[in-house]
Amino acid sequence: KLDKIYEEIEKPIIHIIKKMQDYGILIDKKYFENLSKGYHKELDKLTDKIYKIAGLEFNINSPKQLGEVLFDKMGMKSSKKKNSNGSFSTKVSVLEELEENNPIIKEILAYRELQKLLSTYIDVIPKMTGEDDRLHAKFLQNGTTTGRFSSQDPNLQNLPIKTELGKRIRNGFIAGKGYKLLTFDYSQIELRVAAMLSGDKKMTQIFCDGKDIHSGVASFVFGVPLEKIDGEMRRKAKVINFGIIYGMGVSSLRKSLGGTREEAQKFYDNYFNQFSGLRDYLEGVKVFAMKQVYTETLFGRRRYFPNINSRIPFLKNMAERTAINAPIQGTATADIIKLAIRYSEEDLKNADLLNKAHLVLQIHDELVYEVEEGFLMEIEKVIKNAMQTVLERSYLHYKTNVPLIVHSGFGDNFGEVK
DNA sequence: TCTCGATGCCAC
DNA sequence: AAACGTGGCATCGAGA
Ligand SMILES: Nc1nc2c(ncn2[C@H]2C[C@H](O)[C@@H](COP(=O)(O)OP(=O)(O)OP(=O)(O)O)O2)c(=O)[nH]1
Ligand SMILES: [Mn+2]
Ligand SMILES: [Mn+2]
Repeated sequence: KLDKIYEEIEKPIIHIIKKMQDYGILIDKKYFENLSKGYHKELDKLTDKIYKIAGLEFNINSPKQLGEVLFDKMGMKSSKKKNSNGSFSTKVSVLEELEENNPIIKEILAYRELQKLLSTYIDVIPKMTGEDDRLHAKFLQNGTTTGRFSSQDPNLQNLPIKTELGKRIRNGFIAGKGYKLLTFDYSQIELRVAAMLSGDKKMTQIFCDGKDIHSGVASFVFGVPLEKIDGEMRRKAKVINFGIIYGMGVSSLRKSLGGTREEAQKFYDNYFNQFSGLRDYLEGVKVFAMKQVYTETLFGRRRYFPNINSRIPFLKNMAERTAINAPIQGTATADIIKLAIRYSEEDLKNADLLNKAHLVLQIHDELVYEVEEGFLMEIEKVIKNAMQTVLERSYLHYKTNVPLIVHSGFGDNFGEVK
């Protein structure tokens, strides 16, 4: 089995990944320079404001100093301290509770966002391009315990998208003249895999009907009709869906839901009552893991859990959560996407399109190509088809009622793909 | 200049 | 507070 995974899934894409890195992705350096100027100016203004309100200058980047200023000098009270070193937590979720308390909080949150964007992306990425203005980041085929890729130097799998200020960074990733960026992302991929592996009747039916669980949960949680679900609401629903499946506690769920503890408990119970097949499957995976000390993906990719029978509750519980996550995450964003990379390449080659489509990014369940404009539609069709048919084409000839759906988009830059 | 753990936050 | 999972990376502060 492991031999098959190597021969059929990993080995055939080694050269494709190498090609992707060598080809790189085109960067609009001028755009980044301008963005940097504007954001730095705003950051300086925020710095002054914060010093003024605090009545003293300090290093805002130091959580230790910030905590002392807010909670000692300014006398704000936070619910919790950190246990070990006794200093205050200053993370966003804590600060947000104090937002109405003092105007400094709003400025600190804005400062944090800009500082993050500038120091991690805007002031780093243009410096790392080659003479061709292309960025040749690394994609590690065995970068994770579940079989996912990782990316580094820089990491191109975590480019901002949630906030407007962050999303603008994606506009600096562009297609060359006469080319477009063409993107493909699997719809609700790990939910679909969860439905397949568990055989849950209701969840399978939802996907057969072409429905969207992320949006459905968002609609329920925010009490608005499906048509009025925006990206932010859907993203929050994602956290809830995957959180529940992978062992989130009720306290944490309550934070995501925004209601009372009782409501959260009810939501949780109701969720697994609706998807009882999923619940039973997850319990079964735990039992399997305790006996075998490993779990495996649809294709037999294994991960071992030495702590699964530990008497230390924290370690055992953590092992259980990782044990139920690995088969689903591994099937979706390792087995499936890697086969998709392989078959897409094969089909492009057979259609004589390989010199007109270049893989430039892999983002877990998403592939981004730079393609010659004139062949856009043709290429889109080939790749989407390859991605959606990987399971039946694979050596497993896997048949399932759960369809794999891919959403595609294209544009002149990564921020404006539609 | 480097390492390290802690803190914090970006994405999927 | 915490105990959805998988990652990478900037910064601080202590220590070489
Ligand atoms: N455990 C966990 N997994 C996540 C989370 N966010 C994303 N993932 C995993 C599961 C997703 O299916 C997979 C791909 O992420 P996407 O952003 O593409 O979401 P998804 O495919 O579910 O929905 P989509 O229809 O593409 O918007 O990555 C998360 O917050 N927790
Ligand atoms: Mn997706
Ligand atoms: Mn995705």
